[in-house]
Amino acid sequence: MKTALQGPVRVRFAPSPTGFLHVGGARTAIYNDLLRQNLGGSFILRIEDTDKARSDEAMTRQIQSALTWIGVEWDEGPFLQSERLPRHRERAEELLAAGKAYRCFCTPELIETQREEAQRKGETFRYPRTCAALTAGETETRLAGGVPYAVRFRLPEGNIRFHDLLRGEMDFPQDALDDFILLRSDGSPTYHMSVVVDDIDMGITHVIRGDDHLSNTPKHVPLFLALADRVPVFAHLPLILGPDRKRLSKRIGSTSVEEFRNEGILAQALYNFLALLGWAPGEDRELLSRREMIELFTIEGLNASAAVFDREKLLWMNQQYILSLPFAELAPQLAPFLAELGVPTGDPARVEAIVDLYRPRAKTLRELAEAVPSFFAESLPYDAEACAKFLADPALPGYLEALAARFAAVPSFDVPSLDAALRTLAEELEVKAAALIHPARMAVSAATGGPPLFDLIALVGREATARRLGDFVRFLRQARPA
RNA sequence: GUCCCCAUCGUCUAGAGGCCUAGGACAUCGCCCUUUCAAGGCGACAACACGGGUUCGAAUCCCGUUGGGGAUACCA
Repeated sequence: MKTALQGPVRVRFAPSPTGFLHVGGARTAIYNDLLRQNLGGSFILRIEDTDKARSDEAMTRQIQSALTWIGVEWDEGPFLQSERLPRHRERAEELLAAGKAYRCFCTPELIETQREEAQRKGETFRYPRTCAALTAGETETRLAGGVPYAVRFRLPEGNIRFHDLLRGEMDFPQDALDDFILLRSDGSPTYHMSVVVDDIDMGITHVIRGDDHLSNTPKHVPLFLALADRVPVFAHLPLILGPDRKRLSKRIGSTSVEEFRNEGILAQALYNFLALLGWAPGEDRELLSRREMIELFTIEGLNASAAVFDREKLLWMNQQYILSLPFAELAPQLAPFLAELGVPTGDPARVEAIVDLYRPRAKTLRELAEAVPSFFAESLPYDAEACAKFLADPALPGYLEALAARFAAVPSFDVPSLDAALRTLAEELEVKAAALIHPARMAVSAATGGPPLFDLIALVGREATARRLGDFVRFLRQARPA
């Protein structure tokens, strides 16, 4: 039953521009991308902007830039659904002419009353097909009288069956559906009409979309049949859930691609993470490039159950990418964060060295960037509370002055020399190296943790190290309670 | 309410009737490495929702229950 899919395919991603690109949508786009790249064919981007009130042109651009950023490529489009409305109407007229659709003169108010009535009785409301029974003459009279009408699809008899690549054979009882509306009374097509016409005209072979459309598919299937005599292959992806097992919502944190980007998540990491949320490439592999994922991707490998979005794992994966990406690939995505913090651009080699030092210590690009500015700062803010231990030691200022002198005397300001200088002094003073290392770290970086001290000092530089040790000694002498 | 979908560690998952004493990863907790913080290495904890079948044998197949999700618009 599960035959391997053959290419070329024509797939589409069809977001509505009512907000930023959601991670759920991004994942749908990713699976379409993976399938298209794996089998060959075309990825069509279609913006479903027919709800003019909620659609926004800026969002359309946003979505495109988010897709480009994350690494999803489309071959055709973006097509704006709003520009195709006349075509949708035209196809509806054809159905009308063929008797596969009919005019419905019932007012929305009447329908609403009937719906409420049905609800009160605990029944499922289905349009009672009042107008389906209208004679040609009755229809003409109303038309002549200018009575507004909607166009309804005449649902064919029989259960609706279709195959879903993830769920298998689907069978919906006919009475779960009713004669749904194709054209509203203002002549505008409904979503169902638009999607089906567009999918037909664009030659879509595989419809890969969110699970929330599974219940819409029984409407689309007979429409496809009425309009084109041909139905695409469907694959309905499970939804992404929040930690509360509810639909991923804003309360939990970031939900849009844009937000993750601003937090400092790498595009590669987000693509990788989202692709693995519901798909396993096999052999317990988790860190894969887009190339590798394309190679290994199969629709059969997709999971049918909903997945909870695990922020911690995303952060871990992001760190793995930060750790392993060549600097040349990291730099462009890191640059905006550095710029935001006012890091000078004059010495890229030094920035690279600093970044390399902090890679294993940052989960996001933002954290990574935040480590950089202090290397360029004139002076550092020392916190008395964090330095309580150092303040309590009356001998320390003297030691640090001695250390500064040793560092100043080092011929070459590099890690081995600095290391030797400090350890020699510690021996002479008969203290543990750690007794000098910790305060020196505080002096030079205003932090209790961080990269190995000598790497740190070498990058801070001879001049700034001397200055900071001096500053810190002064701070200790001033802040110490008398 | 009705229709539909889903169900393995806390989370993402491997698992296509015997390979399962249920594997990997994140998280958590130990230990190692270490000047600190990370990273890394090693280890521990931890799951087949429940009940019936089918079968010599079931995490895997069937039915039911429960739980979760989705759909029920002249929204998309």
